[in-house]
Amino acid sequence: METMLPSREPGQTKRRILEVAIELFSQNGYSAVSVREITKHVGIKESALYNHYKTKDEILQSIYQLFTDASEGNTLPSPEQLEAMLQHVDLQTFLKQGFEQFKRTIENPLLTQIWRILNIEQYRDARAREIILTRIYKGTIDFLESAFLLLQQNKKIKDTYSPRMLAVEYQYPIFAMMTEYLLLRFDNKETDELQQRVEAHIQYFNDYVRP
Amino acid sequence: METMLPSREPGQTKRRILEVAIELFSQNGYSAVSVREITKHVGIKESALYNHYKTKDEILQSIYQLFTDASEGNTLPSPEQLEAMLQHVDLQTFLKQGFEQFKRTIENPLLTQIWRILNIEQYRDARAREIILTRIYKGTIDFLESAFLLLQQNKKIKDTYSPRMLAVEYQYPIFAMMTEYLLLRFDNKETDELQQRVEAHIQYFNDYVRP
DNA sequence: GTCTATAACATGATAGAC
DNA sequence: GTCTATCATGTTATAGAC
Repeated sequence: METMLPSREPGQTKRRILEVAIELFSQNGYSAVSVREITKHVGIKESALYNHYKTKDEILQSIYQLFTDASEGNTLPSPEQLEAMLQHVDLQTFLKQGFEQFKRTIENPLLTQIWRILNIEQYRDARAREIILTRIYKGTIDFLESAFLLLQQNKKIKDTYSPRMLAVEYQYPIFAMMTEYLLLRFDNKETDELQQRVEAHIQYFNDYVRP
Repeated sequence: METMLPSREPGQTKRRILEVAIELFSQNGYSAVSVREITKHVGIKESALYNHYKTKDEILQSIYQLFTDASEGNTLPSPEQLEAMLQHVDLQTFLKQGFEQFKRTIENPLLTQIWRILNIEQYRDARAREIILTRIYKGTIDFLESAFLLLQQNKKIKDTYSPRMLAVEYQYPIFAMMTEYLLLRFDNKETDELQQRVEAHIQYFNDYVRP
């Protein structure tokens, strides 16, 4: 008689641990989730987890790594690509494309869960802080600044304000709406009004910088 | 020979517990801080804590209450007060006053610490979520909406956009900058540039809605 | 009423032997 | 992969001191 196939494909258990941990950490935070709870969901004994991860913290580290990899995956265009693109495209189209990118991000459950984890751990864990400040805040603003600079040089938008300031005025409301979105969705509340706000914000910004 | 005055003023220990808990929770989150750690900092035995709080959660509850009380303390003006005020005051002055209020908030260590705790606990704890969504987000936007409506009626600002939308455009960047500020300060990093951004944002908004 | 001292119990992360 | 052991943690309880 055959055994109950305890022989899963190699690497599957490790992947399952990561998935379950992301799910649980994003709801309760790293510190409030026990290894016991993770392994129960995965269907293995506590100690078996240590065959795949040296410590509980190493799981968290892997989660951060996953986010970093994904951010580099849907990589921002290079300066040359950006320049070529903005030759043919006006502000409206550029912002619309950015918005579509934004929507894909928030519709990706994995990324939103890790985003929540980063928010929860940002004070306890300097690695989360680093990702938020450098990769999310600074990275986005730097990118938009270079884009707006090019648009100003091409006379496609007003140059009353510095490109960096325009980047902040455009992006920061979107950060705040993202935060609110994550909270509303956590309670399965409606986010239609919020989506309209994002679109209205793009319209407002567009009106303001039109030359 | 006198004893080492174990007789402190009544209520002092309870207050010390709260202070220490706010300090520790704001750095590590509720779940990562042990009762042992709190009582060690206070200088009492673990079991003595339960003379003041029924559970560890009751401490957290008191912290939320403190924030709620403080929010109601520096209470927003009533609709009548607001109307009277906006008769005499232009947008620039109104926003400047709001900014001063904002600065006082972020310079109050207790409030910033509790703000951090709310951020950490927002997914694990529905009470934190409620405070952020209702008291902070909705409360602020509702207030600004009524203010901008009055300013529009007094022809002190343009009425191209709805007052609610103006409230969002004005306040959401400030929310995001507040979040960034809390992170930067946690690492004792410079926040001068951020402060300039807030002022530039107010200027930008002011220019935009000037009739 | 508030403190100390001490102990008990269930649950937590982790290590080592199998 | 499992089982077992170790040590920290939240909580309750008991007894005694001011």
